[in-house]
Amino acid sequence: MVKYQNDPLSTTFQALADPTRRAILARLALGEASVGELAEPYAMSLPAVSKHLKVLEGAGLLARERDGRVHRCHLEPQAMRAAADWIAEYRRFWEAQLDQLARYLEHSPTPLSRIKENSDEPGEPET
Amino acid sequence: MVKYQNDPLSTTFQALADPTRRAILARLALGEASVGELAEPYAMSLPAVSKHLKVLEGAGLLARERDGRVHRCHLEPQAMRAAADWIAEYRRFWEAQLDQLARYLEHSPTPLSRIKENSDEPGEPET
DNA sequence: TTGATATTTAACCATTTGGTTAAATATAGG
DNA sequence: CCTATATTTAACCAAATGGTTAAATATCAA
Repeated sequence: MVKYQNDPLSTTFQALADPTRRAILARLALGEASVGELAEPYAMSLPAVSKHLKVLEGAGLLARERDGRVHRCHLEPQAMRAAADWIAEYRRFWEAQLDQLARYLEHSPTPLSRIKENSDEPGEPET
Repeated sequence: MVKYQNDPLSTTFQALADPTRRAILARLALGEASVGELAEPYAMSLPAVSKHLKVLEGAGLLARERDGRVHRCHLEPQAMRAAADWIAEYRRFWEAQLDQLARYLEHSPTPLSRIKENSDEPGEPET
């Protein structure tokens, strides 16, 4: 009865909304790796990592080639591009906004306090 | 006992992983709007939209100024930039990959069939 | 004060998510 | 064939998600 999301872009963003999965992608940007190798850095169980991989695969961000009993995983670039493209549509808008912010900060007599309390968690990049 | 995600980047991607919320952001890129105006295009109830707005606000993608009883919502660019920055780290990698794909397609005698069946849902942009 | 309008809060529900452990499957190598 | 290794599947669980309806809150305006 409830409506759930399964469109490709939602699936991609959903896949990116987990730090473990983002870390796995970061690892794979360095080169392909087996499931065991990908799981090694994490405290969680192998089935948990296996699930993460399936989510990434379902989002089209990762693909694998089976080589005997080892699955070699590698990045699949196209889905990431779709996400990047979506965000890029807003680029001009938010760059203009950030320019305004920068100008405000430069000319304002009381620079930081008002901005700080008005902007919820700026949020800096991560792994 | 279980580990849940609350880091800013995960929160942002999570917020983007819903078509209604992306449509709301798209609407706000055209200019600020009240909650009622934002809710109008959707079949869902007002509380449902209100929840979506709170998610976007919690992700730092949206802010509002209360003007009497009407809340005027507008985009907040910084969180989106953090997400864009994260994806951009992979840009060089997947652009190289896509170049390879393009070259493959150009030189291959059987161009589309193998690619099609190997890449889960390419996924084109959306609202 | 009374009533309409704008929006949120509360309580509820079903599905999804991210994890677990235990068991199954497949392959590699004596 | 037997056993170790690589990985997935199954069954389960608690919390989060996306929706609902009904009630609360706040403001405007007569």
